[in-house]
Amino acid sequence: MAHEQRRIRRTQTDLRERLIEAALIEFAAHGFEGASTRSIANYIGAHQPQINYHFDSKEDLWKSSLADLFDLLSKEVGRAVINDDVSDEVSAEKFADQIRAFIDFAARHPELNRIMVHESTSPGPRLEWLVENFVGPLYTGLKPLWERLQRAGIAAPIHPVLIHHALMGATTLLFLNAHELELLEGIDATKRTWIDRHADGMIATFLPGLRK
Amino acid sequence: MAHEQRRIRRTQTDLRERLIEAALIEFAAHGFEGASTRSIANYIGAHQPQINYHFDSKEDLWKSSLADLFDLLSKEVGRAVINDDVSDEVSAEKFADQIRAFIDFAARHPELNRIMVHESTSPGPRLEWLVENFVGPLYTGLKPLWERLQRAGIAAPIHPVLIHHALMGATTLLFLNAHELELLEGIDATKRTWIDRHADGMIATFLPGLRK
DNA sequence: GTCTATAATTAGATAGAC
DNA sequence: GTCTATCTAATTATAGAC
Repeated sequence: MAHEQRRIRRTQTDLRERLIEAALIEFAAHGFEGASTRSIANYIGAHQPQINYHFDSKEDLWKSSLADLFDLLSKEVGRAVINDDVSDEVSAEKFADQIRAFIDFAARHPELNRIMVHESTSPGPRLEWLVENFVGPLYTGLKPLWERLQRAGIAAPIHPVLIHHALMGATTLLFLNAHELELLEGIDATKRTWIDRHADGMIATFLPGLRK
Repeated sequence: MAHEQRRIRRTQTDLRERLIEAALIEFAAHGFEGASTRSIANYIGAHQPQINYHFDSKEDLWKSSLADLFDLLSKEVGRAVINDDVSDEVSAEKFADQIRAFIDFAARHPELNRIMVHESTSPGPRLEWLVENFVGPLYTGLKPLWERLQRAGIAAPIHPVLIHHALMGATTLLFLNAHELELLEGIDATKRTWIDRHADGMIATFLPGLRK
């Protein structure tokens, strides 16, 4: 009886986040319009109307899923910002660590960048919501730090307005297109070895003035 | 009468390629599953069944559209390959020109990279078709050239297996996400000034050993 | 070749029994 | 909270008149 209750309560409280996990995978694979609420529910053995019970709408499910994932990102990586208390060298080292952590995150959660590119291909309320709540702060934080690292002779000669997309593209397309590399080389880019190689290359290329 | 016939013939022969132009825009904006054949036909003032008259299916329309666009790409940019008759320096300069031409193409035809990322987020027959026919040859051509330029001390320290996605991501995400930058900075990245700045930065960053 | 009508399927959301 | 049944709307593809 106690066991039965515990099992039921666990299922009830967990269903919302299990739906979110499934939603991230389906939205990442097929985009918002291409992913069906039926397939999301089926993914975890639930029924389609349960989505409309736990969320207001498909769009509410999508927003809840992305808020969760961006929260996880900021916990694991943080945001690139200027710290005036430390030298340019130390700032660059901290930034390099963040690039490494971000690449690691992108490899383990390819859903984030996949959903981002699905949405960014056309204007609309979902893209505006993403930019306003999550992309904007990241973009705004990076620009002055990059300018400082350029003045210090550490950062590559990329315009501060363009560095966000150049760096994001260079670091994440590999994992976003992991299925493609699998077909091309039979390689799993999310293996530790390739993640580390990729991070080494990106840091050396974008921060060529960083001391080894 | 002659005018009438000419008008009709023009419409007939042009409709197929006008449908392809509309299809590229709609597939790029919403993905294969998210784009509807109705909206594609409406885009040029045609009716939905005309697509099934001029093409076998939605998938046939998609393939025809991408074959057209990749043909245009190879005409304008070509493919990065080793030429043993010229020095490392000259090879690097030619490769830099190709990067510049590719960035220009990506800015003027964002549909290509948008469709690529839509498809690469999940395995399937369309991705396999793209890799087999178009991405594979580009990937295979770049790798040995990159190795040569690294031995010559010109190319950045990025692993040859990873350079394709690093370079593609760095160069194209800016235009793929042009709507995002528009929201972030109010900037049109497809303006000549930004295209050139971007190309300068990418060449200097990925080929730091290239003489100015 | 074009265009109307429609067939066959699937989508997100809701009602109501349990 | 769950699950079956169902509603309305939208999808790709086809039939057939012109």
